[in-house]
Amino acid sequence: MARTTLTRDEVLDAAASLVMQHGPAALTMRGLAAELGTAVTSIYWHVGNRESLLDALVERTVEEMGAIRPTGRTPADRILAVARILRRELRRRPHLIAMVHERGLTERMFLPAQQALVHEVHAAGLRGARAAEAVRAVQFQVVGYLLVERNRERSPAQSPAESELWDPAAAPHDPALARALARPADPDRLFLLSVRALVHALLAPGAADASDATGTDGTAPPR
Amino acid sequence: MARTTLTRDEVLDAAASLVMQHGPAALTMRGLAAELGTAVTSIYWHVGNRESLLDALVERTVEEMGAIRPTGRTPADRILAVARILRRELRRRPHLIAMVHERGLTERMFLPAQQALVHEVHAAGLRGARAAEAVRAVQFQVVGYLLVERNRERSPAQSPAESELWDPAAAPHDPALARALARPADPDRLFLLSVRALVHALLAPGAADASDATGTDGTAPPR
DNA sequence: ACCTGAACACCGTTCAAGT
DNA sequence: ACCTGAACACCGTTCAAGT
Repeated sequence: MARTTLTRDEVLDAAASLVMQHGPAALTMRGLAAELGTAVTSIYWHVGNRESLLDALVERTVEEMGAIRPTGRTPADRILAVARILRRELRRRPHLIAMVHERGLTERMFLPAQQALVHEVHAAGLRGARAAEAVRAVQFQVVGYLLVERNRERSPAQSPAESELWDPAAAPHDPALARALARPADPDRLFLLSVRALVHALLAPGAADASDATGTDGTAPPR
Repeated sequence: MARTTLTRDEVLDAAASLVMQHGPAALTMRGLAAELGTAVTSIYWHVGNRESLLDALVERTVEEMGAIRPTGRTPADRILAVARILRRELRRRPHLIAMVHERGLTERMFLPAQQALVHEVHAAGLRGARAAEAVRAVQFQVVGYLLVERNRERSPAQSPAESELWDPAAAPHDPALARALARPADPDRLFLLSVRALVHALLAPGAADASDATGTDGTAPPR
C-alpha cells in the first residue's frame, strides 16, 4: 500500500467505505490509518479530527441527494414519483443516512425534494399557506416512512413478534385481519397506499384544512 | 453518598437519569460509579456490561409506553386521540426514545397502540387485509412524523435555512406560499392535519386501495 | 507542506483477591 | 453474595520533531 502523498479525498473515500460497510462505530482513526498505510496523525492533518471527518461524510451524502427529476402526467403522479425516488436513493446508503439523521440534517437533505413538491402542489392549484401545508405534510410523511422502514429492517427478531401477537386465536372477531397483521408488511405497497391516500386528501378541493380541526379534547367539530 | 448495598435498580435509576439529562454518550461506567459512590466493577456485577445496561434502560422505556386509552365519539376521533397520546408520551423521553429507535425496537414499543388502532379501524367497518393496511398506514405515519419532528427539534441552525431558501424573491409566482414555507412549521397543526387527512382517506369506503396503484413508470392508471 | 512516533488522558472490561 | 484495586487493551488527540 505504498503511496505518493495522502490526500483529503483519499481519506474521505476510505472512511466512507468503512462506514458504508460496517457502520460508523467501525471507523476508528487507528483502523483508518492502517487501511491507508499511514500514521494516525497524518489523518488529523488532512481532516482535523474524527468528528469533522464524519461531518464531511455527512455533507457529501447531503450533496449526493441533490437532484430530483420526477416524471408523471398529473401533479399527483409526480408527487408519487418524488416519493419513490427519495425512497430508492435513501435505501442505498442506510448508514450514512442514519448519520445525517443523527446530526439533525435530514430536513436540509430534503430541500431539493421540497422544491419539487412545491412545484407540483402549485400545479395542482393549491396556493399560499394551504400549499405550504400540503408540501410539508407530504414531506413529513415520506421522510417519516423511510425512517420507520429503516428501523424495521434493522430491527432484530422482535419479541413478541407481530406473528405471535396476532395469531388468529387472539383476535377471533376478524381472523382475516389477524392473519394480515401476522404477515410481514409489504413496504412497497404500504408506502404507495399511504402516500396516495394523503395526496388524494390534500389535493381534494376544500378538504384537508386543519382550521376545522378537532380540539384537544378529542371531540368532533359540528358539521 | 455512603450506602448499605448497591442494587440493580439503583444502578438503572442513576443510569436513566444520566441518559435523560445528557444523552447516552454521557453515560460512562466510571462516571456512573462515581455518581453511585462505588467501584466501577460493582456495576458490572449488577448489570453485566455497558451494553446490557443500555438494553435494560430501553426495555424499561418500552414497558412504560404500554397503556393507551383513547377517547372520542367516533372511530376517527379515537384514532386521532391515539396519535396525540403517543406524541405526548414520546416527547417526554427524547434520548431514551432515540435509543429504542437505534435498537430497532420502535415497532415493538408501538404494539399496544397498534392494538388500539385495530379496534378503532374495526369499529369503522374495515375488515381483513384492508383493515390491516389502514392500521399500518396510520402507525407508520404517526411514528414517522414523530421521528421527523424530533430530528427537526434537535437539528442545529440549518444552512441554508428554509427562511433563506424561501424568501419571496426566490418564488415570485406565489409569495404567500414562499412566506408560509419561510415560517417555521407549526408541528401541532401539521400533525393533526396529516393524520386527519390520512384517516379520512383510509376510512372512506372504496378509497385508499393500493391495488389500483400507479405503476413504477409513474404513469396514471386509466379511470 | 506534509508526515512521524511518543505521550497523555480517557475508555470498557477482566480477574484474582478480599469480606 | 457482593465489592475492590490493579491491570489490559483499546480509544481520540496533542505535540515536538523530522523532511
